[in-house]
Amino acid sequence: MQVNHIHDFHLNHEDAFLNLQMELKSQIQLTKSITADSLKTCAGVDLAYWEEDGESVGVCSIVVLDVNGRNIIEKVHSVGKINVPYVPGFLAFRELPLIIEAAKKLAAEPDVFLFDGNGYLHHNHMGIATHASFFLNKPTIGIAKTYLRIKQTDFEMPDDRVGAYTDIVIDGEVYGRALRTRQGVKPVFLSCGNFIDLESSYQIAMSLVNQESRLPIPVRLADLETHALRKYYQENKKFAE
DNA sequence: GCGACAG
DNA sequence: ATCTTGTCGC
Repeated sequence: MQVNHIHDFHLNHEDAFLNLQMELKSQIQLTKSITADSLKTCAGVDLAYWEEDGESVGVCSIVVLDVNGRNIIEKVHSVGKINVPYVPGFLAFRELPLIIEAAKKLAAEPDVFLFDGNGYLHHNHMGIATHASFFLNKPTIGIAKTYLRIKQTDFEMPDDRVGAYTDIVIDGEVYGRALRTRQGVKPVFLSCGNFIDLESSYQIAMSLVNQESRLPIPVRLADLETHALRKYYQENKKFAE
């Protein structure tokens, strides 16, 4: 059932999706337009899923945080049916519709968006963080919890010290970093989304980690929020379409 | 047939 | 991502 669905997806959309990725890839700008110092507000983006009446439903949460005060400035979310299956390398096509819908509701204009997933660390340098930047028109950063192996290149485990990292170099190019955000905890995989450079992404990500998670606070809060929202919608059994 | 596989 | 109990540690 699910397998056939994914097969149909491949037949009908993968070529078109690849073409779009290559088109956008040529517009990536890893320039230093923002640094940890100039950062005022940042947003975390994440999604959660569940089944309702035999269909996949998802909820996207965007949490905007005041970096200095560590306070939540704004929270928005979107809910809707999910039609695109998850296919490694094409996560953005599955999650972007709800992300864009939620972003439209934002009153604040975050200086940077942090994503649960890769950015430049991707087969075509077009992970969800990078892809989303073209719709948000803001700097983005990718933070993945597990490693996406590209061209059979494994990552080198960083030292077990907070802030320690190893660059992920593929064919002589730095795609991202295996980053130890907390001691004694598995590393996360950091990469530029767009409109930002890796060093700034690193500084910003590290400045947003506390004792509660290996993930930067904005992403962690968005993650918690999606779970709370899912619980709410499942209990009330209906969401606005 | 087997392994890979962001979320 | 999601399905799930207990369990180790700050």
